[in-house]
Amino acid sequence: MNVTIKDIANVAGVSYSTVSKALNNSPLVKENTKRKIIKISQEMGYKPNFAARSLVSNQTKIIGLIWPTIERIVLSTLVTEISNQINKTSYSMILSVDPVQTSLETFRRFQVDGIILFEENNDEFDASQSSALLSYGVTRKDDRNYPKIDPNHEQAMHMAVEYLAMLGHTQIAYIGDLSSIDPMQIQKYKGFKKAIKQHGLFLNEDYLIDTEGLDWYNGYTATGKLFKMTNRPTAIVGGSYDISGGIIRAMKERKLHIPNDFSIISYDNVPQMANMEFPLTSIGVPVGELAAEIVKSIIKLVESEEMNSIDVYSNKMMPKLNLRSSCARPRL
Amino acid sequence: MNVTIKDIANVAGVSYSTVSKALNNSPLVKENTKRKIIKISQEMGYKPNFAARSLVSNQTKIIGLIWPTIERIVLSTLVTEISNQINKTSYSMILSVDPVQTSLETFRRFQVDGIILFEENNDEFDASQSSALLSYGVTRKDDRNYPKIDPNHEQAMHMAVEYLAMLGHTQIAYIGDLSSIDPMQIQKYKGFKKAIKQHGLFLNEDYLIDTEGLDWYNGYTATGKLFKMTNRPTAIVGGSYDISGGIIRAMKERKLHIPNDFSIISYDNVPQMANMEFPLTSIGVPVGELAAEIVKSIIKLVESEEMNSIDVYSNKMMPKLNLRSSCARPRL
DNA sequence: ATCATAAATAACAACGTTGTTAATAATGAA
DNA sequence: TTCATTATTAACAACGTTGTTATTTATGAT
Repeated sequence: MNVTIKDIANVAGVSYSTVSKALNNSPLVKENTKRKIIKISQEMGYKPNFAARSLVSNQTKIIGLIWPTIERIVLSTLVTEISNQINKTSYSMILSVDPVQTSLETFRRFQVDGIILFEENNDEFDASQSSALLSYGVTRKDDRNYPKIDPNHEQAMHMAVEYLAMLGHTQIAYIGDLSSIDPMQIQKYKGFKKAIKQHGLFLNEDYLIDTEGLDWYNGYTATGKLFKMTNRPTAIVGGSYDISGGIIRAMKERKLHIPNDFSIISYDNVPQMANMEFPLTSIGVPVGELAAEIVKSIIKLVESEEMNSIDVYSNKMMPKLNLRSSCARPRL
Repeated sequence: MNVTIKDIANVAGVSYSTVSKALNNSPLVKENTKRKIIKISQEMGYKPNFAARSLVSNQTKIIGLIWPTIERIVLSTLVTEISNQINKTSYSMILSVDPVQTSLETFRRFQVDGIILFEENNDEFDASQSSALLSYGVTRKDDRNYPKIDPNHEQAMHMAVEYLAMLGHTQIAYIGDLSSIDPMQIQKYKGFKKAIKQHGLFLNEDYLIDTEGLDWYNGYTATGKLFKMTNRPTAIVGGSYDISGGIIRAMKERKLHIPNDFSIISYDNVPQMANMEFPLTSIGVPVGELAAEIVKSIIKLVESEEMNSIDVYSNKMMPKLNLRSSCARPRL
C-alpha cells in the first residue's frame, strides 16, 4: 500500500490537513513544522495520489497525443520533441497509437486536459465532446471547430523554388506523394505548382513525379521515372526526408554527382538531415520550433478553456531554408 | 461540467447508489429500473469519472509502455500490435518516449497498474519502487528482479543457419550491428557464431560484417564491404528488417540476383517483410505472437501481484521461419 | 493578569465513485 | 389480517486529496 498524507500526519503528530498544506508550501503553516513534515514525507517515500488529486481539482495535468500511424521518422522526432517540451511544464504527455476515434474515447475516459492530434489521413471522427483539442496536419474539410498548427507548406515551396530560381534553375522537378489523400501531401505539391508559376517558370506537368508512397524506396523508384525523360530537370525538390533519401540513393547508383548533375532540396527540417548519405539543403519548419509552438498552444488552450475563449485559429508556421551542399548553379 | 451518477439519479428519481448498481449491472436492482437508468444515462452522455473510480478501486486499469527510442519500424509494429491487443481487454495503454528513469517516474505518478519496458540500450535505472514490470529486450546485467520476454535469438540463428546449411551453403555471412552495446544485437551475432559452429561449419571472422548502426543505409554500406572480399559467401543473414532493406539495395545496384547470386535470410518477422523491394525469407518471432504473449503476461502479472507471486521468469519465445523466395541452393 | 488579535493547527466538507448496511416495499404463509 | 421473509431501494462510509471554516495557542497591548 502506498503512503498517504494521513500516514505522514500520524508519524509527524499533526493533522492530515496540515500535512497537505505543508507539502503544498502553504503560508498557513509554520516554517518549522513545514520542514519537519517535508522531511518525514521524503523519508517515507510519499507520492501524491494522482486519482485523488485530479478528483478534487477536476484536472488531470495530462496532455494526450494521438498519433495513428507511428512510422515516419519526422513524426518520431516531433513526438520526442513535444514530449521533452511538455516535461518541462507541469503537464505530462501520453500517447495513443489507435485510430483517431478510439483514441479520443480513451482520452475522454482519462479526462486528459488537452489533446494534440496528428491527422495524417482523412479519418472521420467526432471531436465535439472532447477537451481542448489542437490539430497538427491539415484536414480536408474546412468545418473543423478546433485550432490547428501547421508548417506553411506553400511558403516552404515558395522559398525552395525561389532559392533554386535564384541559382539559375528553370527546370525544377518535384518528387513527392501526389496520389495520397493526405492533405499535407496535397498542400505540398499544390504549393510547388503555385511557386513555379509565381516565379514565372514554365510548369512542366512531367516534372511532378508521383512516389505513390512516403518510404525511401518510393522516392528511389520515382527517381527512376525521372531518368527515363529526355528533357531532364536540373533541380529537384524532394517531398520528404524519407523520399529524399531514396532520391540520393538513385543518384549515387547512377554515379551522378550532387549538386553538379542535379541540385536537390529536401522537404522537412529535422536534425537527422545533416547525417544523411549526402547532407541535403532542406526547407521546412525546424521540429524544435514546431514542437515548442504546439506545446505552448495546447497549454494555453487548456488553461484558457475555462473562460471559453476557444478561438479556432490556424497557425501556419514559417519554414526555414537550411543551406548545406546539395545545390549549385545549373550546368549550361 | 461532466454528468455524474448523481445527475442521473436526479432525473431518474432514484438514489445515486441505485444508479451505480444499475450501471454495474448489479443483481440488486430490478430489471425494469435498471433499463430505465441505463437509457437515461446514455441519453445524458454519461462517462464514468476515471479518477473517482480508480480512487476507490485503487487501480487504474492502465498499462504503461516505455519506449525510449521511437524509430525502428519493427518496434513501431510491435507497439501498435500491443496497443491493439490491450484494447481488447479492460485495460488501456499509454506510451512514454522519455528515458527509462523519467518514464518510470511519470508512470509512478500515474499509478499505472503495470509497465512494459522496451530496453534498447543499457540505461541504468531503479525499478524497485515500480508496479508490475515486464521487460522486452535483454539486459546486460543478470541481477534484474523483474520478468522478461524475448525472442529466442539463439534459436532463431540456429534455424536460419540450419536452413541455409540444409540448402548446401557452407559460407554464410552475418550482416548486422556488431558494435552496439544493445544486448539484443549482441545476442544475435553471438547466436550466429554459435549456430555456425553447431552445424560444423567454419567460422570465418570476415563474414561477420559490422553495419555500425541499424538503419537501412548502414546495411547498404556494410554490404559494400562484402563485395571487396575475394572469397565471398554464398548466403547472408541480415540482422534486421531495415538492415536487410539496405542489403537488397546493394545487391540490386550491382545487378546481382537474389537468390541465384546470394541467398538471403532476414531477421525479424513483421508483415511488412512481404512488401519489401524483394520478398525475403525471414526468421523471427511473429510480432502478433510476441505482442499477445507480452500482453497476456503483463496482465497476469498485474492481477496476480496482490498475492505476491511475482516470479522472475525469462520467456524466450520460439521464432518461425518464413519461406519466401530469397534462398536457393548455392551455385557450384 | 486580562483580553483582543494574530498565528498556527485541527476539523470538516467536497470531488464521483463503489461496497456495505439500513430502511422500506412487496410477497406469502399462518 | 398479521407477521416474517424477501426484493428493492436508500443512506452512508470510504478512497486520498484540497480548500474552507472552526478551534486552539501564542503574542502583545492595556
